[in-house]
Amino acid sequence: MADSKQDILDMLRELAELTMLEEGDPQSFRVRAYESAAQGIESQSTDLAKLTAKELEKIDGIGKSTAAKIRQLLETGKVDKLEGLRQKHPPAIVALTRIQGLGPKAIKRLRAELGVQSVDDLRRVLAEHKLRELKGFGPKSEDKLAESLARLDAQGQMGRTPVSVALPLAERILARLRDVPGVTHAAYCGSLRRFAETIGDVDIVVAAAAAEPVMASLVSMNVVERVLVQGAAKTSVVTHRGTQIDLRVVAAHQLGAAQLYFTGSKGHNIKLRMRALARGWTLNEYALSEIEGGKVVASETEEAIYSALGLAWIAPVLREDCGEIEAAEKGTLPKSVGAVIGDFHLHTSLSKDAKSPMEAMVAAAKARGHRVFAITDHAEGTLAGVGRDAFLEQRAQVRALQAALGDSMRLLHGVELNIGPNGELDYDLEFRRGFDWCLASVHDHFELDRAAQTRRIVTAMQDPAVRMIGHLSARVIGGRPPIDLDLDAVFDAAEATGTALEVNGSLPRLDLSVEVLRRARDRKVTFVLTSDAHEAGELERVRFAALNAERAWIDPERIANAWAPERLLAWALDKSRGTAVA
DNA sequence: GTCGTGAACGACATATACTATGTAGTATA
Repeated sequence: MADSKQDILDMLRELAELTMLEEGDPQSFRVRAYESAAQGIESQSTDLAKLTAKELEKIDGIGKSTAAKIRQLLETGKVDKLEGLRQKHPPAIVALTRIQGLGPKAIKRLRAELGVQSVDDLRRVLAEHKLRELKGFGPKSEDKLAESLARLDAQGQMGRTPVSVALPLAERILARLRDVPGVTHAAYCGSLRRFAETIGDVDIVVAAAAAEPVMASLVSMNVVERVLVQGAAKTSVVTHRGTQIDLRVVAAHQLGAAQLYFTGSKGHNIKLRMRALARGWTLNEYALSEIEGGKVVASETEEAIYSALGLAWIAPVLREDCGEIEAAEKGTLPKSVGAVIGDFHLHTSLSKDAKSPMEAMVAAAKARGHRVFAITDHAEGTLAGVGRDAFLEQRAQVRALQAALGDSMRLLHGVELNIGPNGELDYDLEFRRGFDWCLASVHDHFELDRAAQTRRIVTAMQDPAVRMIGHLSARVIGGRPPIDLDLDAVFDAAEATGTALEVNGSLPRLDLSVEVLRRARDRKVTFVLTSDAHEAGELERVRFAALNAERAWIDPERIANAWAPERLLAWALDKSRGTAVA
C-alpha cells in the first residue's frame, strides 16, 4: 500500500522541474501550474487513490489535464507526459540544475552550443576554457561554476540543515553581531523563525547605523568557510559544514519590513504584496509605501504593516501560505499555546544518559513556573534504564521533595517505559501502576514493518498503566527515518483508550512532526508538550514543542499542559481509565 | 498548465540585490 499522496507530489514536482528545463524559464505558466497543483494536493488529507478524475478536479489547482495524469499514475504507475520529458531531460541534465549559479537559460545554451549533457561534460568544458567563448559568459563565469562544482563535490548530498544544527549556529552568529558597534537589533528570520524542521539557509536581519562593519564581522567569523556575495545591503557566506548564511542589514526604521520579507515564506510574501497593490501601495523589504509619490505607510514593525493591510499580526510559524492570511482577515487565526505549566517527560541523573540530579531538575522547573512536573527516568528495557529498587528509592525522594515544595508545584513520580517489538512493557502491571504517571516509547527495532510497528504501539496503548506514547515515530531529523505506522489505526487506539500523544520538543526529534500533528488535528486525541530534557537547561525545549503544535494549527484546548493547573492536575492523576479498560 | 467568464479565450502571485558582462541571468523571501 504505497503512499499515493507522496507519489503524486513527487510526480508533480518532477513535472515542474523538467518543464522548467523544457521551456528554459522558471516562471513559465506551465511550471507554476504544476507547482500550484502540488500545493493543492499537499493540503488534502483524504485517500487520493479513491478519487475519480472528476473528484480530483474539484481540488484547487487541479484541472482536467492534471487529474488525468494523476489517474494514469495511480492506475499504471507511469505518466506519458513525464516519461517524454524524462527522455528529453535525463537525470544527468537534471543534476546540472543543482549547481548554484546555473539556471535553466544557461543550461539550455550549454546543451545547444557546447553539447554539455552532464556534470562531467561541464567539467571538461570548463577545463578547456570553452565556456568563455560564449557570448554572455567570460573567465569569471568559468571560475564561479568551477567553485560551485567543487563545493557540490565537497558537501555531497548533505542537503538541508536540521533545525537542531541551524538554531545553535544562528544564536552564535547573533551573539557576535550584537557586539558590533551601531547594531541595535539582530534576529534570525527565514525558515528557522518559521520553525521548519530542516533549514535551507540561515537568514539574519540586523538593524544598524552602518552596514559595512556588520558584514565584516560576519565574514571574519571562524565558522565561515567562504564568501558567496558581499554587497552594501546583503552578504552571503557558507560555513565549513556547508550551511549558507544570508545577512541583511537595514536602518532601524525599516526593521519590520525587513523581518517580514526575510521571514517569508515566499508564498506568504507574494500574497501580502498583492494585497498591498490592491490598496494602491507597494511592499518591499524596506517599507510599505504608496505607489504614487512613495510616501511610507508603515515600515518599523511587522504589526504596523499587517495592520495597515487590514490584518492581525500573524505568528511566523503560521506564515506558510496555507490559509493564514484569510484567517487573519476574518479574525479566525488559531490561538497561541500560551503558558505551558507542566512537563511530563524528562530524565534525572538516575537515567544513565542524563546529567542533572533530581533536585536541580525540580529547581529549574520551579523557576520556569511549572505547576505539575513528572520525573520520568528510563525503565530497565533500555540500556540507560534502572531497576525496581532504584525507582522505589527515587519515589521516596520525590515524596520528600514534595513535602518541602508545598503546594507551589505538584511532583509526579513517573517512568518512561520501553515498548518492545511485540508491545511488551517493563516490569509487571502492578509495579507499573505504582507510578503516578507512565509514558511508553519505542527505542529500538526500528526496522519492523508497518503492521508490526502499529501493533506494538496499539498494544502499549491498551496497557492500563500507560497514559502517553512518547516520540511516536522515533525519528531523528536528518538521521533516522520515522518508523512505519498506520497513523489512522494509532489515532483510533488513542481515542479509544484515552492515551495522550506526546509532542516532543527535543530539536533532533520534534516528534510528533508537524505533518503528523496536522493529520491528528481533527481527531479526539489529547496532546502533551514535553522537553524530554536530559539536563536542567533542556527544560526550555517545551517551547519548541509549543511552536510545533502552533505550526500545525493545533487548538490549545487539545493540549493538556496548556490547561488551567487544577484541570491539568486532575487529568494527570486520573487513573480511572486503567480500571475501566482493564 | 488552471481558471473565470461566457462558451473560446485571455489572464495568470511581488519586488529586490548581486554579479559578470555590457543587458540579463540568477538568487532570495
